[in-house]
Amino acid sequence: MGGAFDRVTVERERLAVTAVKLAPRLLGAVLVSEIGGARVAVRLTEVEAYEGTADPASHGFRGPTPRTEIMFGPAGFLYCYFTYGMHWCANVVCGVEGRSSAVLMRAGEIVEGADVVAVRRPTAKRAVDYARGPARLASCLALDAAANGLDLCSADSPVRLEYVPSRARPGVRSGPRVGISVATEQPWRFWLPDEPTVSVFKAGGRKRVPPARHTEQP
DNA sequence: AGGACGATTAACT
DNA sequence: GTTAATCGTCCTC
Repeated sequence: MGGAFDRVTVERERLAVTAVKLAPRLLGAVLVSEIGGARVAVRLTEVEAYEGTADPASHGFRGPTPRTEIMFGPAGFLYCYFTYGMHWCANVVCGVEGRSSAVLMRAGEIVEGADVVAVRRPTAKRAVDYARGPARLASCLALDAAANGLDLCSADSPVRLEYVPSRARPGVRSGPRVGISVATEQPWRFWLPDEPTVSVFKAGGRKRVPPARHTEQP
């Protein structure tokens, strides 16, 4: 049907805005995963904007690489990356092609498939901790290398983004991003107030190491 | 070719 | 509060 194509186009257009614009709009939206033979859905409560080539904290800042290639394409695709030798995190690619803007999904509430999530995240003590943190959220939805580049707008896709509004709801909070060591002055972390799934802010992130670059003088 | 460093988490004291 | 785990990526030599 032509209608299905039109709907995908509309959804993708909706995501083709800057990360700072899209990030607060994604709060309350639902990400559905049917990876691994199970259906799990998370309602997003915390996200961060990364403005690609304009943002020193973005993986896309220094231009495309094999890892970040998907970020430089059109909006509405999933960017998954591996970090700290053990975790996966997931982003919604947004903005215009070539700029590599993306929104990191940091936390959410599991609204479907909690039984499956309990198996995927056996160390969680409470349900609010299931998707509290970006690597935990990715783990809940089984997002890893195989999910990188999947289309979030197509009804046929195993991972879909649903209920994204045109405007951010009132009351959205913002503050510095977590875990970065550059561009820390930008308040590009967004979250919903009074949500127990939102992670506590760890000030400053990783400690700044003194300049390791050292040239010996004769 | 070598090494520093993570958009983190869990398990410690 | 601190720190180990653990490896792909990217920068430097």
